[in-house]
Amino acid sequence: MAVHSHFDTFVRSAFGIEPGGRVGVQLAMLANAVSLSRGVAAPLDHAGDQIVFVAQGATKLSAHASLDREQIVAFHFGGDIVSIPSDGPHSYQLTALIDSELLIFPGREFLDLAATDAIMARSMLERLPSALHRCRDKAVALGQKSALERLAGFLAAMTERVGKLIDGKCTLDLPMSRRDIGDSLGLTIETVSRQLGILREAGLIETRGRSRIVIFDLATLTRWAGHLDRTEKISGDCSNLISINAATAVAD
Amino acid sequence: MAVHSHFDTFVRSAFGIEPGGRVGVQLAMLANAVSLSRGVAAPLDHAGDQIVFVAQGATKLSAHASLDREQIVAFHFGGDIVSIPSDGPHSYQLTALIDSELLIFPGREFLDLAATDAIMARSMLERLPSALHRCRDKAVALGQKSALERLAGFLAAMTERVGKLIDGKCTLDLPMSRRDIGDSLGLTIETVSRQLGILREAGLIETRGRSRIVIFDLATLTRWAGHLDRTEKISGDCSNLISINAATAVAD
DNA sequence: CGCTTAATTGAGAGCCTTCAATCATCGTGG
DNA sequence: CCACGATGATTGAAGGCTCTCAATTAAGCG
Repeated sequence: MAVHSHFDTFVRSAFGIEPGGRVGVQLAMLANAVSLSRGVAAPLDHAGDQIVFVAQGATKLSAHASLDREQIVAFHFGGDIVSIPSDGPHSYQLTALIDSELLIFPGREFLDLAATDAIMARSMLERLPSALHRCRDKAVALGQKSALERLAGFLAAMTERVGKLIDGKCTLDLPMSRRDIGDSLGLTIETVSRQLGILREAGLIETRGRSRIVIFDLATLTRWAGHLDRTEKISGDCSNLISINAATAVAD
Repeated sequence: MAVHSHFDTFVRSAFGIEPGGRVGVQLAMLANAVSLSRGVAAPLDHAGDQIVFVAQGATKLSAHASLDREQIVAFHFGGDIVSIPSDGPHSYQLTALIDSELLIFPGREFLDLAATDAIMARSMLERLPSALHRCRDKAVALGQKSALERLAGFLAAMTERVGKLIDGKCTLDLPMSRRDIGDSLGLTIETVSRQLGILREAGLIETRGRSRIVIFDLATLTRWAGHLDRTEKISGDCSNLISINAATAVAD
């Protein structure tokens, strides 16, 4: 059964817990396994917070300030855990960027259970601050940075998440559209396109088709992101990033 | 001793734990009690994440994108717990807005300990998602909203946090300067001042001196914040907000 | 009461958005 | 396999919102 296979990998990979144990069994009772096709929003119970495990695929968590204003708050990939607010001032939804497999949990029950198990609790207490800190870095970008800095930062971050070496070149196959990128950075698609053009003409990147981007100069890209100067730390290539990817299964 | 008095109120009020128990004793060993005067930044160990309990006072958590670009990521008041990132792309610091009392913990050890105690774990698993969701709402504001909407939203949020009834009027005594407000909303002080003027001329608020703001029409203010339409839920006065304040000791 | 600092107000500039048109990409059907 | 159509992306011109720079006013403290 597909439910159990994803569920088992979930409890094992995310928490290092055996599915057959007390916590594993109780978690299984809470889980709602869902397959989402590209572009489809997850069926969420907006009465309370939800916790979602992205077993496979890629998703975006977006908030709607009004019907025509969407802010993407985070992207997620396989192995990530997402905490979704019940609708407060904004309405949130989780949408699949590519076909994805999800496990949806009611937030309160999930956390009640997590608190009773030291391993699971520690894991969540690791992931949630990470998600928070990412969100803060995003807030800094949205509040203080120029369009070019935001896009450079976005590409640098994506390189760490989904960067691959193809033909010896650091390559991104982005699952999200220009609109998604714009909605994530608080920019219009036109501005995203223009800034990409600037990076392209500067020789930092190359775009191939709609979704592929080749990173030529990650060090400069990171410097252009407007971060505090720690450029000596950046390696400059992405040959070692694949190994990092596996380790950073961070919530949000 | 001041250390113990704050510490005791901390473990009791924040977690409902007895200071004398196992967890209480271990927490006490990790705690670093600090008194901060207005304007002073907390002494943080930037080698790792930190968890800070704001026992008393008011603080701002700010990130520096560059030397002259500061983004305030959150404000905190007595009873709040703050999670502070070790410096990644941005350098974070926690600064007292008024004289404040803090308990500073090393993040890893604090969370290690929290995971072993169900009550403490549950408390943190309640607070961290709340902080995350607040940060997301902030990201929506920074990414999608106009200056006027941001300021209206800020005032509405502050009303829930520090709103008091004075002479029968809903009143805010803001501990932060216009610069702080601007740094929090991604705006300049001039823009903050201008938008305040608009709200004033619209009859929604009144400013008295530098720090006092009287809220005349919270319902309209909330509507102007550009949130999705749920105005029927907003009470319109702030007579019941003081009781809410006590209940929402949320991290960040 | 005077001084220092913060806040307000005004004018001009810049960055991003909006509106519009063209081009490219990719899935589909012949 | 190629042509075609639809959608997404790019490029250009004009406008708007916020920022910058500058001057004035107000507030709070000694």
